Amino acid sequence: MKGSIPQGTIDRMTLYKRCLENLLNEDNRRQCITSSELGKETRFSPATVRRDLSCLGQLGQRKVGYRIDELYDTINKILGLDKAWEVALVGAGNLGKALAVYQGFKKLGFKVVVIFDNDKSKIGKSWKGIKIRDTRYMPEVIKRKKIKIAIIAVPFVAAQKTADMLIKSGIKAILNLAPSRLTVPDKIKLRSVDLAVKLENLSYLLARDKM
Amino acid sequence: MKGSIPQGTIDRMTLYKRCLENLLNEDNRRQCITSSELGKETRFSPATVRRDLSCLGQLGQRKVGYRIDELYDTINKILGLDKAWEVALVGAGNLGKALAVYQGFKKLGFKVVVIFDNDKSKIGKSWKGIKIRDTRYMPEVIKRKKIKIAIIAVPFVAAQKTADMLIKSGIKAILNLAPSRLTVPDKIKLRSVDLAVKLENLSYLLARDKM
DNA sequence: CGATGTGAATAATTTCACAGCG
DNA sequence: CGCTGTGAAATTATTCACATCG
Repeated sequence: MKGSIPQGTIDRMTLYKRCLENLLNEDNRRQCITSSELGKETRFSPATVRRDLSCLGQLGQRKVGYRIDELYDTINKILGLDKAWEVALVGAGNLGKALAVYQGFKKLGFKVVVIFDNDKSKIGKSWKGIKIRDTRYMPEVIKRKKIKIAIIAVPFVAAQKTADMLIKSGIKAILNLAPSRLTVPDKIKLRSVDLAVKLENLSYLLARDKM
Repeated sequence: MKGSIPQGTIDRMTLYKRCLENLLNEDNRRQCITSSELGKETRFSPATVRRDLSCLGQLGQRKVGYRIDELYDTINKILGLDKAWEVALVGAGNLGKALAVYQGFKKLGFKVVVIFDNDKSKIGKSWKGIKIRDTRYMPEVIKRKKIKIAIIAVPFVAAQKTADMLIKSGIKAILNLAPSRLTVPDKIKLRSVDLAVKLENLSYLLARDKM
């Protein structure tokens, strides 16, 4: 057990958990899994798996491995998934719609409870029972519902302004999907997904190989 | 100039480029930019910027900085963006639609030229002039058009099968948006975006802070 | 002078390899 | 014995600090 958990370890926890979940749902359920088996499944080295899991305390049984149910519960707890999170989504464009109607997040414990947009033609409508509201009500709704997590799915030019407004409204964590590096106070948790970076990574690798 | 360029540097190149592009489009265009200025703009340290840019060769002018146009061109070339890439998109769900109609990729030089799906009700339609075709024609179309890059936007359960088929069809690089760790041959370039990982990162950070 | 480019120091992460234990 | 847990080594990335040069 270390002081603080490395970023990479946290990322992998999600993948371990996903794998364990599958095992728990299998009919002829096994009790335990070894670091090698979990590693083979997730494509990480057994050493990495053990080092990662050691951050959770001493869960492993020598000669046997890790109890699947116990490991699953512990990871869930570490990841803050022992309770459900209400999420605000900003941006009711095509990407926003894809995220709003996607059922996968709810299963993980993230429930989009409100969508904000400025587009008058969308305000008032609902997607999968989630109301699209005027952005002007953001502070009120987020404060009232005590929402901590928001997803930004607005166009590039509106991203920083949206982040500022979310933070003023009391949001503590932001997942940014706009291709824009946001400036936020240190205490705000921020994770970004920049598809352009990923695509240009691929073109770099392809171009490099040609040489 | 180093042997091979670190992953982080490549990621940042996209962000430097984006910033330079803005500068080039400004009315009263400046000639040069220093590592500190570029760092302030992109929120990286001047040292990181210089170390990154040194991978491109010796482009800087002491006392002056880097010529914006030259730097921009050089980064573009390194990232393989001196030519346009045709992209195949697999999955015509909500996420697929969001990506297909998004105009940002085209500006970067990535043009979605075909969409594949199995859904009979979608096949034959077009989004923004891009035809949705039956997945069964994937090998033929990808080979004929010599497409090298594909984006996977299919449900979890179909992701690996889709990747296998893409690779058999001759695809060299994959951007995977499904929450599934794909197994691909070493020579295939793979980048993944796993939104669940990002969201669970945020819940981890929020839960940890509470403690 | 004032900026780059880089060797060296530092920090972070991954991997190795093996002691220790049920 | 066969696995975990972990020091130590190796690797990778970042930051510092300064010699260098236009």
